[in-house]
Amino acid sequence: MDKATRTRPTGAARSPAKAPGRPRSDATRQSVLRAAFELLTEGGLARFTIEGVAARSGVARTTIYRWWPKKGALAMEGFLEATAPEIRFPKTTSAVADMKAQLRLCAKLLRGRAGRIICGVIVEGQTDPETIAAFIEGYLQPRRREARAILQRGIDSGEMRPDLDMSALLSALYSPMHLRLLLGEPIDDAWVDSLADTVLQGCLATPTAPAQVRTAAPPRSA
Amino acid sequence: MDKATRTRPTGAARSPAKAPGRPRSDATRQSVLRAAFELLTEGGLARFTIEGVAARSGVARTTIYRWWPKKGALAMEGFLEATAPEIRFPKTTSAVADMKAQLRLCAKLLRGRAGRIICGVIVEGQTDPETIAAFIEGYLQPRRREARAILQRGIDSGEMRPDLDMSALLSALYSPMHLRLLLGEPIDDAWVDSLADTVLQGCLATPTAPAQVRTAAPPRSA
Amino acid sequence: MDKATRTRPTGAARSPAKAPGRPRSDATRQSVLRAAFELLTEGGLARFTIEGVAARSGVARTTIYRWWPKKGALAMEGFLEATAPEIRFPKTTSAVADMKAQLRLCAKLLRGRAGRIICGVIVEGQTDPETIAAFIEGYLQPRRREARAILQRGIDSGEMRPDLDMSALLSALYSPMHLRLLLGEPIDDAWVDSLADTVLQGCLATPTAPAQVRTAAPPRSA
Amino acid sequence: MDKATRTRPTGAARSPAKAPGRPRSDATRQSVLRAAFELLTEGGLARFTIEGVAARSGVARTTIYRWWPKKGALAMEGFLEATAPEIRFPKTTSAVADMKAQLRLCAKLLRGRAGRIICGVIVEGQTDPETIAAFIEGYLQPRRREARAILQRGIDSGEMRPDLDMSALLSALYSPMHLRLLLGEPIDDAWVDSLADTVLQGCLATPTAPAQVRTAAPPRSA
DNA sequence: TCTTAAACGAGACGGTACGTCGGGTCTTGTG
DNA sequence: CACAAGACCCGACGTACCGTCTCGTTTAAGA
Repeated sequence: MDKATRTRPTGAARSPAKAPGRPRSDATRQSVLRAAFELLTEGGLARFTIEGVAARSGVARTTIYRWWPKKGALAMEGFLEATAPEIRFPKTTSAVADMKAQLRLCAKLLRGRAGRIICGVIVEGQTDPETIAAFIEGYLQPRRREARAILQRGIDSGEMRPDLDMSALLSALYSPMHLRLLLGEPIDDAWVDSLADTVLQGCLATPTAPAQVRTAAPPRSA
Repeated sequence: MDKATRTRPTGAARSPAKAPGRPRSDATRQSVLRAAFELLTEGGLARFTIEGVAARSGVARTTIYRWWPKKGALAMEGFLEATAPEIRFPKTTSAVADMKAQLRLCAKLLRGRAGRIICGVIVEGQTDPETIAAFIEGYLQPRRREARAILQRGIDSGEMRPDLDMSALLSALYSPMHLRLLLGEPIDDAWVDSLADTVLQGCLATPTAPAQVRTAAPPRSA
Repeated sequence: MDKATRTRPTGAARSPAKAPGRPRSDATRQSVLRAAFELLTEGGLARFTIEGVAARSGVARTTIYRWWPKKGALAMEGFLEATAPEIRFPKTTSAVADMKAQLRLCAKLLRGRAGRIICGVIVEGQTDPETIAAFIEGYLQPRRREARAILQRGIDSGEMRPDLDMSALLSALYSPMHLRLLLGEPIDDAWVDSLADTVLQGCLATPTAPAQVRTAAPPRSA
Repeated sequence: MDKATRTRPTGAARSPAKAPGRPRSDATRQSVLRAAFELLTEGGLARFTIEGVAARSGVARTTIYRWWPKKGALAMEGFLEATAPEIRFPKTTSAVADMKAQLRLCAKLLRGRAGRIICGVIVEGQTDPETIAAFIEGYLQPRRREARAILQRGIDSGEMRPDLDMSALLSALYSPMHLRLLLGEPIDDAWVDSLADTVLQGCLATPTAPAQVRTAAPPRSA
């Protein structure tokens, strides 16, 4: 497809040199993405309309269609553009603690403006598989990779069981807050913590009483 | 408004006697619900349109608007009408086994036509809180109540820890499959089982090695 | 076709009684036609746009499309609505005089606002045969019928040759002014007169010198 | 603008020598004209689009705009390029016969591909006076000049009246077929002949019964 | 049996957004 | 310079649904 030619954001266009014709305006691209992000944030989904984005961004409707033939793609790209670098968290010696920290960060993200956008992306994705793919690829996977690394560190240090089913575990930890988001239920840190405790309590190398999980110290010795 | 007067399905119309004028036609109601269900099932969301429902059911658009002012309400009611009595499962002596059985049943439901509708309901719910409420109330809660009962039996029998955070646990068990549904990922029984094992392994009264969880016999003796 | 059902203007709807549903609003119809006529008159063709008509008339675009799926039909109907009763002329004893009188009236019409609309209709008709048909049927034919009657009177009174090729004659008399209209050339009465003289001079029962045609008295006696 | 500088086709570029920069490509010009002619011929007006011409000719849209700022100009030039030398007809001793011959030739032209283009030109001309001017200048005038010459020969030879109103006569002879063209009505030779007979019967020096016009021999002697 | 009041079918209507087409202008090249 | 390529803005197109609004016609239950 010529999609690779046109959608520049992905990857490094290894053909650095010429593309014939007038080059794509980056100012245009950004103002569209910003407008999309804002509309999604403010009016959430109902107000998120190509027409609206065009109006607010001052970009012609046709231009928007040229680059984002699907609304979902636009939402997703606007989302990534605006929130990509937000998730960073400190690493401690305890995998459980790290895990919880990341979960809390993610929860915070969902509580904020990004939450509305994720809902929008998922909704759009119901009609368009590519949007879902972009969502999984661009948002879920990175988070999962990071989480996987944390758990691996836990295993390596002996804090966590070595026979963890990571995939299942990650689902159990991350899905609930996304579903709550979609259902409009609050996602506060206390709830996240208790979920983490409940799920992680069976994953420690040294089984403990649930109360102890909460303080989850790196296991013995050290 | 006198919605209570008009929306009959909810609750027992305690005024059993008179309503002046022509009574509501049940045939009409049912053919609308059936049409809605079918459209949602076939075309999923994109095809689910008041106009379409009217056309297929042969009911006037106005009539539909009279009884279901929100599309989500229509979807939800059509869903319940068609799938309400589907979830039944045998009870064994093992809470873990029962839990897994119910999860598998639920997964089967989501794999089927009902899955598409649930997506539809959630999507509509993004715009309309009442739809979400009806979804939680009419679909999620019953399932949760049942699951709670199972877990309680497990606690009573000594199979499960008495200090379970049931709410968190249920989220961990049920959310992942709903999210997978929304993301278009497959929900097979094996995946459901491994999720259940992972989550439940920390909930047993007698901590076990993960492998053992799978066979999870009732702890006998005690 | 159900066109007969929908397009009311033609003939007397002999089914006087019921049509189900909300009846068509005549106010709407008229304000659309008026707007169309005005736009065509003012901006002539370039400004004549469904969008423009909708804006000026205050009628929804969809409503316009419902009743006039072709722009030409709208133009034509607006034209007839506004100018139908305009062509009336006195009858004298001389067929030649009557003919010239009608030609002058027609020329006056073309010089006025109606002229622009006729151009519009013909232009639209290039894309849509129905528009052309409506134009011929609704505008040209009536004029031709009237002219035929005049000529017939001339023949009956002995003023004109009995072997006239009426069809050809009418073309020769009427086409030039329409073509001039389309070419933006002026259509003044003197020009019309000289055309009539030139064409009619060969049609008299008593051939005359061209100068005499102008005064063309009924040949009396015989 | 320096249109005079740019539009070369008209007149002899009296600066015979060099113009700075790359010279205009004649191949380009011709392939544009050809494409325009073809499109106009095939799809007639609806398909005749700058974009389409660019696509078919393989010439960049900008280049087309540079040389033919109006669509009508393009149509007209393409038309002349393709059909200019087509109208030639033999001269006989009878002006009436010559006239009819030329009319038939013209009718044939209109029946063919050129007819569609003339319609296109006239349509475009409704928006742009220059196109109309070019049409009159480039197509109508030459034909009229030729016809005028024929009639003059007729007068000189005594076949036709000396007091003819040539301008009116030409209108009466030529307009009808052009109008028929625009109205989509057929223009067959028989029709053309009967029109000519009707119009010309009053123009002969020796008035005749209509039947005689048809054989219209040069009057004198015999 | 005859009101009477609501349910119901039909469809016009004003809207909003859609996705597309074409028209022009501009901004980059390259020849 | 001419030309190719193509991004961009713009206006209009015709369509799909939406939700509201008039109508006329059932259809029971209460007078």
